[in-house]
Amino acid sequence: MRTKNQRTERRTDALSKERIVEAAIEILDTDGENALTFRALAARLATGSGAIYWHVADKNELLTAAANHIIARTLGASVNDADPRKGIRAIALGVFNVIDIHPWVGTQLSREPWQTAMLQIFEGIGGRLRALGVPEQAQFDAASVLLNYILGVAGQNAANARLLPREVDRSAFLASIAARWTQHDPAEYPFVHQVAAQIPEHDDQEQFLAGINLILAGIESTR
Amino acid sequence: MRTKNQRTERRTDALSKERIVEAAIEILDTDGENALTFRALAARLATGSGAIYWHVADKNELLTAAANHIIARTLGASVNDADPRKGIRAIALGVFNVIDIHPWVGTQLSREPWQTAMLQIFEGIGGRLRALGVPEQAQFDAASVLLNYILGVAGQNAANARLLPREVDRSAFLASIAARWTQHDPAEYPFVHQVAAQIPEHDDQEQFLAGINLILAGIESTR
DNA sequence: ACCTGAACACCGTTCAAGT
DNA sequence: ACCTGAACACCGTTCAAGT
Repeated sequence: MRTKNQRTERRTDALSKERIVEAAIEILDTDGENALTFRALAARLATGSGAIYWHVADKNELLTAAANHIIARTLGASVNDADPRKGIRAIALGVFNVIDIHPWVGTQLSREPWQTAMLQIFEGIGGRLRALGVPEQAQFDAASVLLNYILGVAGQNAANARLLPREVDRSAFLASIAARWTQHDPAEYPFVHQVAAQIPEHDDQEQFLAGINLILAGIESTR
Repeated sequence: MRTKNQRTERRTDALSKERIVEAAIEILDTDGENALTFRALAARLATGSGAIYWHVADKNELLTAAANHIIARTLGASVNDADPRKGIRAIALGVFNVIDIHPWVGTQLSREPWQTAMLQIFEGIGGRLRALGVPEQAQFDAASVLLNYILGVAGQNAANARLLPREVDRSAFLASIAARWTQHDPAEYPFVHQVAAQIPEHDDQEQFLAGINLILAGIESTR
């Protein structure tokens, strides 16, 4: 068990990219995206800030590696379902839930295109579309919609997490969003007003899955 | 016609939020997201950096106002089509194209949830879903999928624009992406390898619209 | 009321110097 | 080969002082 003091003492074991990424993830999870600085990271690793650059090119590489680590772990744990529809839902839900726990992953996914994490999601979806019977020429488009929808939700949830102070509870947060929606002119925004009433009792995860199901229905309808 | 010298001369007309937002948009469009600093903005407006804070609370408000301005202008110009499907496609394509020209708008849309720009897109889509005959309880989910898909693509395109150096042409960029995809193990990423071949000749806008059509098909199939 | 610009409290990144 | 930490070149934001 690591004591509190050890952190400020001289480190005895060697630095490595893995240990740096691990420490970065801890900071991101505990104190949020803004708390990850090279100074804070160096302090936690009991080293100089310049030492980190021996193992990691820059902050971008660090964030990419951290996100890849989380996503790889998540997708590795997802059950290999025989039903491709269930498999796609499991992948999507896995990404959704992991971003609920690590919101900064959502930010990173929508900021850095074509990183390994994204390709893993893409591959997981694409392989199952073939099993679903989607013709080969249609698979690229179909996998793209699903991926981009997942990335869109990921980005929004990450942004919400940045906005939501930790002490405010969820229902108060939803109520404040609904209130902001209804501030707009009802004549100009009738749909927004109609839907604002549904915000407080709506379930993010359910709505996310409803979206996945709608897209899957669309993919299957044009088969 | 504004001469080059006038910019560094003492400004004679008063500052205003509109003029600041306008100048910010010019900087974002010309020199990219990273070039927008309060110092650069102050220099362009021939004032002190502190003066901007009299009209704008902080950088976030500035970026939100800039994105709102661009989106409002785009959606205002979109034709009010009688066919709700065409209307939704026109809104989606309008947002897609405006982000192609102003990539920073994509970044802003995926960073800042529930800003006016997003609600405008949401309202435009939602109103047409009703016209499409989507039952009221299903409209919230349906509008959400479409919006989140649009936001996902917006974020990715903005990220690509940040990555793409201006001198590199599009086909070379696509080839480099395809090359990065095929670097991964084909046994582990069969789908990615299969699809990589389609990247060079694929059309972003067509694929985006194909996604919109798939989602619309899904929405209509569950009616 | 509005503007000026120096000052403050940060950043990411580099690099001479150490072991 | 790897680490240290001061230094550099920036940021956003504040605020006393001006008009």
